[in-house]
Parts: sequence; structure tokens; C-alpha cells
Amino acid sequence: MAHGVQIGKVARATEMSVDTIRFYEKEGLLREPERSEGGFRLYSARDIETLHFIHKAQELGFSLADIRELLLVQDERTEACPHVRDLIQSRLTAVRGKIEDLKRLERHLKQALCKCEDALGDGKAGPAHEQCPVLEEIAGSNGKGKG
Amino acid sequence: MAHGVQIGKVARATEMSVDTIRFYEKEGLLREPERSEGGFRLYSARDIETLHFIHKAQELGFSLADIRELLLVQDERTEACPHVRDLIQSRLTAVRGKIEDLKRLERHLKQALCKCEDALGDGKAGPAHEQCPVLEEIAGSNGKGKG
DNA sequence: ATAGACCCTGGAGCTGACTCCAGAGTCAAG
DNA sequence: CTTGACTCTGGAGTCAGCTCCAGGGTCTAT
Repeated sequence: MAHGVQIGKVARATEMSVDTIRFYEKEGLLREPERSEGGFRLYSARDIETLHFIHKAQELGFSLADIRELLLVQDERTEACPHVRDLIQSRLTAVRGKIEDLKRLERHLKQALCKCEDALGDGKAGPAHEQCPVLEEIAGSNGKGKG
Repeated sequence: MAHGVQIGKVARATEMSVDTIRFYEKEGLLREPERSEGGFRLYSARDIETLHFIHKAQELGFSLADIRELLLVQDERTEACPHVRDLIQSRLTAVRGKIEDLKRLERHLKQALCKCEDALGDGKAGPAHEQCPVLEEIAGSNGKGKG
């Protein structure tokens, strides 16, 4: 076993599960590794790099489909950039949109939480409210949403 | 048909699909509405309010399971607040974490994009790069990630 | 009575990214 | 040679939140 590491070790090294690694292979993200005589997968350092790449790219919000493309591009090592740039551009736009959404969401939740705590603070030994103010608010403000 | 609106109209009013509304009923988010003689669902104004509530709560990032709870709490209209507060609190924490993640992601993507554009800018009529700098970077920085 | 729009049920299918399983084979150590 | 850890395959299952479908029934207008 001079060349290649068994899948279990790779799994431990990359903090992925064995199943996940096989899954990536099946999905075309990881090339088919060499095999031992008995048929065990034997991975090279390069494969482990690929797995790290996948992990990183995933953290950057790329889907596995995106990553498959990135990896292809990496292999062809030709004019990758325009395509990669577009991928990144669209990712970036999406991420920015999401951040805005979440900030709005955060504001709403913060308000809701304040109301909740106000209500709880004053009704110490026996709540006099008919209804939770937060629920009322979610229910109440019908109509606009996109603004 | 004095009482109740058919599902199609409700769908249009709430901008949900007919299937979605039936799905919410099946999932216990929407109570079973009255029926016409022939078996058509007939919704009341209150049902439509519930659907708006679901929509709003979803926008606030609550899962359908959360929303089911919120709705239950709403019905019991007793001491809802502590429970609701906890739900909101955990939502808020999650949202804040996500915002941080996304901001980090945004920075990375921005950097990546800059590199891409630099590379494209100079290799106008025939790229002299062996490899896209962005891909190299994703691949390169192995090791730390949580810091 | 009939056309056409609408609605019914239930059950399957979809997306994305895994996760789990059974039953069989392989490998390293003692 | 046996034990026990590891690996193999193929396929099914999971989660959330829908979405679609067939094969029928209902409602309304003419």
C-alpha cells in the first residue's frame, strides 16, 4: 500500500463521511481513484486536495453543480476566467441580496423580541394580555411586504 | 355560496398555489375549512388571515414546524410569550450567525472577482496565465477555516 | 343539457446534499 | 486461520417545501 490512502483515512483527514466521498465520486466531482487488488479505493494527495477544494468552494456558497464546473475548468486550464468570473459575479449578487434580506429580518425579529420581553416583564405574576403581541403583529400587518 | 371562498380565489388572494394551500391543511397549519355540498373547500376570512400569517412568519425565517407551533399558541391564547420569545430568540441568533457568514463570504467573493477581472483585463487578446488565479486560491489555502 | 372552468383525492416526483443499509468481500495483526 | 476493522455495491431513505398528475366530480352560464 505504498500508493494511496483508503477512504476511511481520507474521511478522517477531510472531516467528511465515507459516504460523502463516494457520493462526490458518483456525482463527478472527484475522479475515480486507483484501487487495491481487492478493490479498495486508494486516494492520492491530489484527491485530498480536490476534496478540500470542494469544501472551500462549498463554504463560499457554491453548489455542487457549480463546483463541478469549477473543477472542469481547473482541469482544462484554458480560458477559465470569463466563465469563473460570471459564476462568482452571480454568487456575489445572490449573497448581497441575501444579506439585505437577513438584515431586514433581523430588524423585525429584534422588534418582536423587544415586544415579547416587554410583555413578559410587566405580567410577572399573572399575565393580563389576551394575546401575545408578537403573534398579533405577525398576524396583523397584512398587505405590503415588498418595500 | 354566501359563506366561504373557493380555494382558487384564496390562492389568487394570497399568491399561493392551490396545492400549497391544501398542503398546509394536510400539514396541520390550516384548519379544515367548511365544505360546499359537493365537497368544495370554502374558506373564511380567518383562514385567509392564517395564510397571511404563515406567509409573514415564513418571511421571518420560521420553518413550517415553527409556524405550526406559533399557530397552536395563538389558539390557546394563554401564556404564549415565553415560548414565542424563545423561538424568536433562537431565530435571531441563527439569523445573526448567517449574516456574519455571508459577510465573510461576500468579502471572499469580492476579492476573487477582483482577481478575475485583473487577470482578464491584462490578457486581452490572448491569456498568458496558466491557470485562473481564483481557482488557484480556492485550491491553495488549505488548512484553517474557522478563525 | 352541455360546455368549460373549477375543484376533489391520493399519491408520486422534485431539488440538493447527503445518509443509511444489507450482505458480501478485503486487509492487517496475532 | 481467525478476528475484527475496514471497505465494497446498489439502492433506498431523509429533510423541507412544495409541485404535478390522472381520473374523476361540481358549479355556473347559456
